[in-house]
Amino acid sequence: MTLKDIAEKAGVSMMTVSNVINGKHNRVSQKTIEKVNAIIKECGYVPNLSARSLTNKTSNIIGIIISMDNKDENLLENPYISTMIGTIEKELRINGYYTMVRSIYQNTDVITLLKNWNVDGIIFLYPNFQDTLSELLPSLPCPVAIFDSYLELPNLINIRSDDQKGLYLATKYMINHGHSHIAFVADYENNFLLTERFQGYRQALRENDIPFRPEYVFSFTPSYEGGIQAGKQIASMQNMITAAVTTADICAIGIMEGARLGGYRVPIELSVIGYDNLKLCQYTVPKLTSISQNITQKALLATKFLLERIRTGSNKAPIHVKIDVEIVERQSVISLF
Amino acid sequence: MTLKDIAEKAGVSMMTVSNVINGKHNRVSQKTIEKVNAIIKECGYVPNLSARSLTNKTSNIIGIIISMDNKDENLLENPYISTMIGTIEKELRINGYYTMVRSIYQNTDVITLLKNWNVDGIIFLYPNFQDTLSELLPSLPCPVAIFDSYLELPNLINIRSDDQKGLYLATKYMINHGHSHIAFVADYENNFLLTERFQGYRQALRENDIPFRPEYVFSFTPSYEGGIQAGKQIASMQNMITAAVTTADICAIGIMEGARLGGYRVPIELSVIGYDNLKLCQYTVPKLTSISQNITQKALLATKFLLERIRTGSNKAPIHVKIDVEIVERQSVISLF
DNA sequence: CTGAAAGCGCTTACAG
DNA sequence: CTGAAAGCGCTTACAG
Repeated sequence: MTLKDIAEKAGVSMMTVSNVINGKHNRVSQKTIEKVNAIIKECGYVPNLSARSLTNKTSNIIGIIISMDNKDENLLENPYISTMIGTIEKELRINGYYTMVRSIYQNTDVITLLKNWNVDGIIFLYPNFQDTLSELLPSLPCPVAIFDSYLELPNLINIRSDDQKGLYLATKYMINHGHSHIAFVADYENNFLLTERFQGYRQALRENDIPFRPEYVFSFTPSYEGGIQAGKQIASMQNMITAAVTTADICAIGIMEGARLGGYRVPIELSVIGYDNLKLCQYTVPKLTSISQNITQKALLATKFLLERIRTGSNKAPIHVKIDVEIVERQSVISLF
Repeated sequence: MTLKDIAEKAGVSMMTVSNVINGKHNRVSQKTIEKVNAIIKECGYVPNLSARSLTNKTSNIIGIIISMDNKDENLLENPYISTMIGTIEKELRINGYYTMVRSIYQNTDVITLLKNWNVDGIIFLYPNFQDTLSELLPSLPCPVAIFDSYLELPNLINIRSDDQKGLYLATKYMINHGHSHIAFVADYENNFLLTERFQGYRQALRENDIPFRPEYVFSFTPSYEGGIQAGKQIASMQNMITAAVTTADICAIGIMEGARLGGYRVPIELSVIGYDNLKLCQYTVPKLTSISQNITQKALLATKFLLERIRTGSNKAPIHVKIDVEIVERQSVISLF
């Protein structure tokens, strides 16, 4: 069933059918519109979007790009990533776009995908290749959105949350509950995002006249395993440290586990705050207090800005949005007062 | 940069370039192949897949369909779903296919997607519409894979795991640890999948001469909230029940929480086994013993069978694969001996 | 081994 | 308000 078939049935030209479908109603009489629509409905006609894409040089396909480090990784197991994708897909669909998900190993793969399908826009998730992205970007002919990047590039939609404030809030919360020996867990060096969060930790200490102690920084990857190591090490320090902040919920959970393995009771002897406020937080014992970065809003904003750019064709100024964060209180912090 | 451009640069016809690209090497001389490939590489030429799709009436696009109950749901927050998608995307990419993710509210939306893009195959995730799927299926012109379905339809690739065995193993494990008052938590009625699992529970009881007690069945949705309700109710029964099995990890976690809220210590007073063996299981206290259904293998098999069907064009006999399950021991079950 | 022609299903100017 | 023509970038027979 094609345009041509519909046109023949309706006794009009293909053009007229096309105009009806594309809502160019000023070019067709009301009577014809109704007749054509009836036939379309009757036949269950659906336009072939490959053909449309071929003429329009646009596809209504948005590529969600997941960059990977190693070939065996499944990044969709990461709840942060998958929640994003779910939200983006929904928003795209509502706006008449299609979602192509693609994992890549090198930046140039993106160009291939773009050319292959005339992709209208790209959303990068988990951009491991941020350093090389600055070279790639000028050659991309479509709008691009990215998250949590500190790249200052033209033509880039960048949605991140207030990372410094996030750890500031966490650390401040500990201080307000009487803690002054507060560990920071994350290997923040050489990572803009984590460094920003580290600065929030420093800021809270500074504002409250608590000296910064380098030995309270535990430079492990903010993963479950990294958290366990940090937790064990903290426990081995004989009650010096009473609280720990970190940059990922999963790491906070690891810290609690590591501290327990080291003989601590949690949260009695060690208070912990996570980051991301994943659903996970409510399933742990104690339930994890965490910094919420409103992942849904992040995904939504990126999508909206991207579609706006596609529609208007304006593609120049960088868009940088910083989303507010907040602390979600649960049970993993104890007051020392 | 199109086929035509490449052809002109190489001084051959478009056809020849096409043959080189599509590996029809018996139709082109080695010398021409090399020349054309060099130019393709030099120009960074990538074929336009919309055009190819238009002529071939095939797209190399596979649709991953996520059906939803209500409009505000984000099914990708479900780790079972998102892990599947990640695995499928990877396998498709390796085989030269593209992944289009699409959530739908009614089965007929699938047909639209199919026609829109000449989708080569469909994978249904979380098929809420199983009942209406039997009507839909005959009208789908491409191979279809689905999970956990009990539909016996021709033309359907159905991957599920041994659900009965899953709950049989869980219940047996409880029995082997000295439990005989074992609760089953899930509203299994009118749900083939859950009923199958319920049968496994019954089977284990029967084989061990433990009487089945209807009052040990807690007919709540196997969600976190449902689990909490079941846990509370179990705790209110004054130590009658010493163990609980269920059909989802998240529900098991809820049961532990509910039992605690009801004054129980877990696992001392109540042993619990989950289902799915999500990563989550290792983050709870106690770490959750669970039935593993090898989600990755499920996703992989569905993809492989689907691609095989697409390639061979054979599209008749239903494929039913039942994947084995196993129990993964952690700390949520205590021995009464 | 190579090529000219026709066609996939649509849309965009351009004419009337 | 309506339509005939050309073209998007590719592939499939068909000829040579």
